[in-house]
Amino acid sequence: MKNTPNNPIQFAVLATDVVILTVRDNELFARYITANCPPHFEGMAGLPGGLLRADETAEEAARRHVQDKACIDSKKLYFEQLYTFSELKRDPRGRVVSVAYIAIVPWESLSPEEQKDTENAWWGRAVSNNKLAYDHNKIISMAVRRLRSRITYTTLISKIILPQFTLTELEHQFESVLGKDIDKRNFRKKILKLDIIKPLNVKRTGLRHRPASLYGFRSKDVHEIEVL
Amino acid sequence: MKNTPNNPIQFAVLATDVVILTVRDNELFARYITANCPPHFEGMAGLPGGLLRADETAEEAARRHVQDKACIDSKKLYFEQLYTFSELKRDPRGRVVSVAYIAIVPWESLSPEEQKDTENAWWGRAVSNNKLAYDHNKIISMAVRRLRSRITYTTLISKIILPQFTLTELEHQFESVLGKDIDKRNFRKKILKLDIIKPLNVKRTGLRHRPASLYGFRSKDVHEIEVL
DNA sequence: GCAAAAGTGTTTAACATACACCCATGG
DNA sequence: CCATGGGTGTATGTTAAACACTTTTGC
Repeated sequence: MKNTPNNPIQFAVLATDVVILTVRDNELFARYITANCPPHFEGMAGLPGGLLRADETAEEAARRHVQDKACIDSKKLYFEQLYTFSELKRDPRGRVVSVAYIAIVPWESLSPEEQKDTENAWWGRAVSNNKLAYDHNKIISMAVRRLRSRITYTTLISKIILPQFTLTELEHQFESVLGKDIDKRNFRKKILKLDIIKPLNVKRTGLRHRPASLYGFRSKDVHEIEVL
Repeated sequence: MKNTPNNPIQFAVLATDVVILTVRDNELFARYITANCPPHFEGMAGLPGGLLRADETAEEAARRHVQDKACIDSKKLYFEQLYTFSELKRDPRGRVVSVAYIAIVPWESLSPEEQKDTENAWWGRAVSNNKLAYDHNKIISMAVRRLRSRITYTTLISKIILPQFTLTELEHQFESVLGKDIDKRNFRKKILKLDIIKPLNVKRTGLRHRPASLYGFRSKDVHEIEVL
């Protein structure tokens, strides 16, 4: 972690931080862990992350640390690079540059263990006033801003919902992420016109109301679209 | 540059690469330098960049290397972080992670020396089929895509034009960056409605045609706008 | 007077917004 | 029969796109 003393030029160390985001109870939630950095941030809430090894890319390191520290199977997560933070004093232990990622997952795809809160890793509102370790408040607020912006011009929302969904469920995901209501009829017209989702010709039955048609995204990839 | 042998875990080294973009002769131009990396990329064209020191942020390092290698006064440039490239084999000399930046400058703000081409640093078309060192083709094409996209929903175009400009000049900047023509009347209606530029109540005279009103951006900052 | 760029409006089609009621099912 | 969410259309205002001629100046 420290640069060796026989190296005259001190270099920065590379790390990664991950903002794991999901929609739970119609709200944006993030995964927090207990920061372990005495004396400044001992026991404080923070984001999962850690150092890069020389034999892995930044995303691979991010996935590894998510697995180890946040206890979420990283194969379930969709990763997008957020920003690289290189402020001199962002880590009191030394010169650490962090490549931050957003990781997105449908809440319903998580196992009961992954949904659970423990002492060292838990879910909490993504938008809150809680003080986090390091510059993690800055990172998470940038992540939320980015997510809100990107669901309006990409198909990123597809990574926060299960493969099969009703139009109302899709609308609720948008509303939860954006934090505001959307008109039901206008939403349906727009989303269908964009032609990014396809009807699966099955209905969700067994509930105590009229069965709803199920839809899926045409493409598994996240790509840019014209409008929403 | 190499990790020391007594360190059991090898870490990556941090570097930065910069895509300096400007509009010259109604085309997007970038600044290239001679890569100096035998044997693979000896004498090949590449982007200016280099290692981060522990006492500087990524942008500070980017500005320093631009100054030293591309011979452009970095105070004239507007920097935006592009992406962090961390592929394992991107640099044949070792494990180097690069924080890439876009730097934007109005061509007319460059000094004659900065506009000049030398053996080690020169201007060339940003969109071309020339093979560059390392993963620099990937970086520059991402930079062009990002610039084209961002001028349509931010005021980033203000950093590629001088503070005072005519509406026709502004339109030409858009056309040069986007690589396509724009309708003059529709452009004027839109840009004026957006209310991001203000008339300076002076005219550019002395040319052999009707004098044009000069405009300037209301804000020096780059910020997001509603549409264009 | 001519070359060169400045400046200006209208029409049409597409899209965004606001808004309220009936339908199908399970219990 | 009732509670619950599913599903649908229209009218109005705003925006996008296509399109051509007159004006002002320097030489």
